[in-house]
Amino acid sequence: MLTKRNISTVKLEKMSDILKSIAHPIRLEIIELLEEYGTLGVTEIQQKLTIEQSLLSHHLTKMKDKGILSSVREGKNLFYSISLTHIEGIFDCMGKCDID
Amino acid sequence: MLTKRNISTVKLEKMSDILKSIAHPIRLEIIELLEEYGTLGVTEIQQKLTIEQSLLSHHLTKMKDKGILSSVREGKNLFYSISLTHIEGIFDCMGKCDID
DNA sequence: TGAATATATCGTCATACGTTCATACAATTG
DNA sequence: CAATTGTATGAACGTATGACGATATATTCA
Repeated sequence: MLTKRNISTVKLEKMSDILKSIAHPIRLEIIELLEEYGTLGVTEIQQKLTIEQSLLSHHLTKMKDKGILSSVREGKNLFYSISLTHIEGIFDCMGKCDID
Repeated sequence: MLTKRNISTVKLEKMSDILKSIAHPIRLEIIELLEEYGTLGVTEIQQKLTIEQSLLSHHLTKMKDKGILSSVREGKNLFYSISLTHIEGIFDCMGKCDID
């Protein structure tokens, strides 16, 4: 009996929406990369993850749609970065749980 | 360029597995309740959430299978509690992001 | 304008998930 | 042991998700 949070239904839905959007190894890795580098081009991410171009694009687009990432075009290139600030905190949160 | 985490593939998979298991409004609410009360019987949870018995049971079972919850029987009743310690930290984590 | 590069989108398939209903199992009580 | 209460399980259904390949769009450069 620690805390009384009383989180609203709407907020619980938004939370689960965000969690769903990042609950995937590739997406977590993208977030990890963007935390480290701040901003990365699609091609750079692709090289670091060695996954198919269209698959990466899907993951990026979905996270962008959910407001987790944002992108800026510079010429031919699109640069992605984290727009939902502090979402990287998920790594600390998970780290505190005794995973594995 | 804040942190270099270098989280292993295995760990990313485990993390996403856990996130998937909680990324649902009902499940988040169950976790919230169990954080507040420590332990609750199935019937008590059901009354608080006003959802169908079998639906609740499914959610509880799945989170138990993933090691997020655990249960103890006392007579006819089953009491659930959080077994993945610090998972409630997810609420603080989400709270820090500017959701809504 | 045509070719090259960078990225998104579409169609399809397989698989997973959430919900409901019906039923089964467990423990207790009469 | 029959009835009752508490909880889980399994089948069935609709829907969402992830992966892949092919194609489309955007930008630049020759």
